[in-house]
Amino acid sequence: MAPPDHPEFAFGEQPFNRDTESPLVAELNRAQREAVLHLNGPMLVLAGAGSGKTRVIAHRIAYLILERGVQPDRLLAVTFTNKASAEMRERVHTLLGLQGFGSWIGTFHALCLRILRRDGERIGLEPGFNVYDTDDQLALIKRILRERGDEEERRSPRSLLSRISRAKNSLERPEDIEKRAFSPQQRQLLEIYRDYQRLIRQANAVDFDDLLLRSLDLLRENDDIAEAYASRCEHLLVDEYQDTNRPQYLLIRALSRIHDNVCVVGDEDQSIYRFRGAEIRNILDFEKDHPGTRTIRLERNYRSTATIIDAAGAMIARNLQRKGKTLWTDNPKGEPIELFRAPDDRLEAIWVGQRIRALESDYPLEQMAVLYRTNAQSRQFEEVFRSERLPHQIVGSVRFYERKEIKDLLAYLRLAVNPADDVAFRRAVNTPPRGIGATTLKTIEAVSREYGVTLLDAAARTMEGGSLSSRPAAGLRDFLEILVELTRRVASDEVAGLIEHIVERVHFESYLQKMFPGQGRDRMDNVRSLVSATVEYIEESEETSLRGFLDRLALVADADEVGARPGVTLMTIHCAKGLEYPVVFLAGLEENLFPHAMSTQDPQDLEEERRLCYVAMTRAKERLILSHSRYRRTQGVQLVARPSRFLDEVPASLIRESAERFDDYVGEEHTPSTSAYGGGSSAARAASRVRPRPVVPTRPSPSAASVDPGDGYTVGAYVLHPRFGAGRIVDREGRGKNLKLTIHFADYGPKRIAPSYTKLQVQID
DNA sequence: ATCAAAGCCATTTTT
DNA sequence: TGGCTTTGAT
Repeated sequence: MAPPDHPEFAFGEQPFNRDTESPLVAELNRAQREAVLHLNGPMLVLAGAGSGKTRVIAHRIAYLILERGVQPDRLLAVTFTNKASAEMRERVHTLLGLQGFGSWIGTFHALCLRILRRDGERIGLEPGFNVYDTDDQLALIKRILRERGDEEERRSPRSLLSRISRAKNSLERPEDIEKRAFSPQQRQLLEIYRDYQRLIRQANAVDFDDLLLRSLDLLRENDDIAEAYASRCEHLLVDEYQDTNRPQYLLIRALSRIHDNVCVVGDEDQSIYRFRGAEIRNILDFEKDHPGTRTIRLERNYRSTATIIDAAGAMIARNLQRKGKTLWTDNPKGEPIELFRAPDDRLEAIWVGQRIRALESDYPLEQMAVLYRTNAQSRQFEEVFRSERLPHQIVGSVRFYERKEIKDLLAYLRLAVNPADDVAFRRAVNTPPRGIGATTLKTIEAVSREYGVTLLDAAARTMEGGSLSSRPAAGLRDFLEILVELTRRVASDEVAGLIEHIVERVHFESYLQKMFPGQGRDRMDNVRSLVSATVEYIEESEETSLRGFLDRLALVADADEVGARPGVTLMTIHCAKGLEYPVVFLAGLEENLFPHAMSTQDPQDLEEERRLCYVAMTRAKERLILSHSRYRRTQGVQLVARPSRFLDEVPASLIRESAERFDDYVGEEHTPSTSAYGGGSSAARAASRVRPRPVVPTRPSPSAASVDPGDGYTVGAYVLHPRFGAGRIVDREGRGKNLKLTIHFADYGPKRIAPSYTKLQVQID
C-alpha cells in the first residue's frame, strides 16, 4: 500500500492537532514530547540513564515519517552498537509497520561500509574489498614485524596496533606523524604504520577505522557524492553521541551540512569509550558547534529505585567533565544497597552465588546480572557457579565469529571473493595442514614481491615454475584447485552450500578432531551453527550474496544474543551498557581493578572509570549489590587489594553492609582459599568445601593497607606499581595527600611516587 | 613439515 | 593463571 498523500491523515481517520494529540506522544512526559516534536534545526537531547531515550528516538522517527511526511529514505539514524540498532529498528517497525520500510537505521560502521560498497571505487577500492577485524590486523602487524626483524617489538603487536588505531582516529596519516617523529620509537611506529597501510591497501581490504576514514575521504574528494548524501539526509539522528570519535563527528557534520536537522542523543555521564578514541568533547561542545541548538534534558528516571538513583548521582557528581544534569525519580526508595567485603576473590564469587540463591525466590535468575570490570574476573564466577550448578551465561568473552574454526573457513570464502586478500591466503593455504610450511611460503612471498602480484597469483606462478619439491607442490596444487572450484561456485551456489562444500573438500571435520582433541565435536557444532546462520541470513535479508554475508559477519561480531539462554547473566560493565536488570551485582570494587590500575594516573581516565561505575549502578532496577575482596589473585599472585574509592563516594546512609563481615581477616596469615583448587580434586568439590571462615577476632594490624588507606606505605615494604613494577619503599615524606615515597624499583631504579596519584599495591608476603 | 614440550609473556574495555 | 611463541625431536 502506498503511503497516503496527506501525512496528516496517515494515522487515524480524523484530522487532529498532531502536536498534542498524536498517539505517538500521548504517553510521553513533557521533555520527551518536546524531543519528539522538535522539527527543524539542531537538537541536543541529554538523556540520563533510564530516562526513556530509545523510546524517544523511535517515536521521533515514527513521528517525522507519519505526521510530518518525511520520506523514510530521507531519514538516517545511526547508533553505536548492533544491539542498539536492532532494538531501534524493531521499535520503529512496531510503530510504523511497513511505512517505516526504507529508512536507514544502523551503526556508523555499517553505514560507512554501505557508502564504500556503493562508491568506494571513486577512491580506489576494488569492488570485492574485505573488512579486516582485529585478528586480521594483528596478522598484518606480526608479518611486518617479522620482516623487519624487530626482535624487541615482536611481542607487542597489540600495542602497536592500538597506537596505529589511535593515530588514525586522530586523523593522523603517516605523513602527518613524520613531521614530528624524532625519537627512534616514533620513527619505528611511523614505518610500521606506513607498511600497515600499504599492505592493507594491497590486500584490497579496510579495517574498522578505515571504514570511517575512507568514507570521509570519499566525501571530501568528491563534491557530487557528498552533496548527494547530504541532501538525502533530511533528518539525522545520532544515538549515544557521547561515544562518537573524531571521524564520526566529521561524518555527522558532512551528512548534516545541507539540512542541519541533526538530533543527537546521549549522556556525557555514560561516555565509556575514550580508550578507543571517543571524545566526550563532542557532546560537551555540541551547542557551540551548532548555534541555535535546542537542548532538552531527560532527567526523570523510570528504571531504578530512589536509593539507586541517589547513590549513582552522588558518585557521578564528583566528575568535572559534565554538562550537569540531575537524575530524579518518583519510584519508591526500595532496598538499601548491599555491600559485601570478601576475604578473597573466590569467596566473593561464592558469596555472590549464595546471595543469588537466596534472592532466587523473589527474582528469576534471568532478572539478575553480575557485572565486573575485566573479563578475567569472570573465571572465578564461572567456576563457582558451574560447581554450584547455578545456571548462568557469560556474555561477550569469546565471540562466535572470532573462533578459529570459523575464521579458518571464512578465510576460504574471503579469498574467493577477494583474491588480493593475502591475510586470508596465509590463513587458508595450510589449514588444514597440506604440507605448505614456512619454506614454501617464503618462496611464494618472494615471487609475490618480485612481480608485484598477490600471494594467490604468486602461488600459481610458483607452481608453474616447478621449483617446489613434491609434497608442497601437491598440497599447493590441491589448494589452488579448491579455490578455482570455489570461485566458480560463488556465482551460483548459496552461501550455506559453499561452506558445506569447503568442509567436505578439505576434510574439515577430521582436521578439527586432530587439532582440538576432545572438543572436535563442539568445534564442529560451531561450524554447523555457521551454516544455519547463513540460512537465517538468506531468509531475512534482501541481499543474499556471499559478499553481503561476509559484510554482515564483519560488522556483527556477537552472534549469541544477550539473554538468549536461561540463568544469571555475567558480563563486563561495557557489555551491560544499555541493559537493565532488577538485580545487579557489581563485583571487584577494588583500587587498581576498578578503577583499573591503567586509569588511575590520568584524571580524565579516572573520570571515565567513574562513569563506568555509574553505568554499572544505573543498570539496577531494584537491588544493587556491591562487593570487593581483601585479597585478589591476579596473574597467579595473591595481592592485598584495597576497597575502591568509588565505595567511599556512595553515601554511607544508602549502604547496608552484609552481616557476614571479615574486617579482621586482613593481617592474618592468609591461606589462599584457591589452594584447594586443582590438585586432583575437582574444582567443584573444592569450591563447595570452602565456606566463608568464621571471623577470628584479631586486632587489625596497623600496617594493613586496607584499614588505613594511604598508610600502608612503611619504609621497607614491597610494592607493585602499575608501570614500574615491583619496588621497595626506601623513604617517605609528607603525609596524607602530600605523601611522597621514594621507591627503589627493580627495573627502573629509584623514583619518587605520590601514592595519592598513583595507586600502589602493597605486597604482604 | 609437523608435532609436542617448554618457556615466555602479559594481562581493560570493542564497533 | 593460561595463551602464545619458540624450540627441539621425529
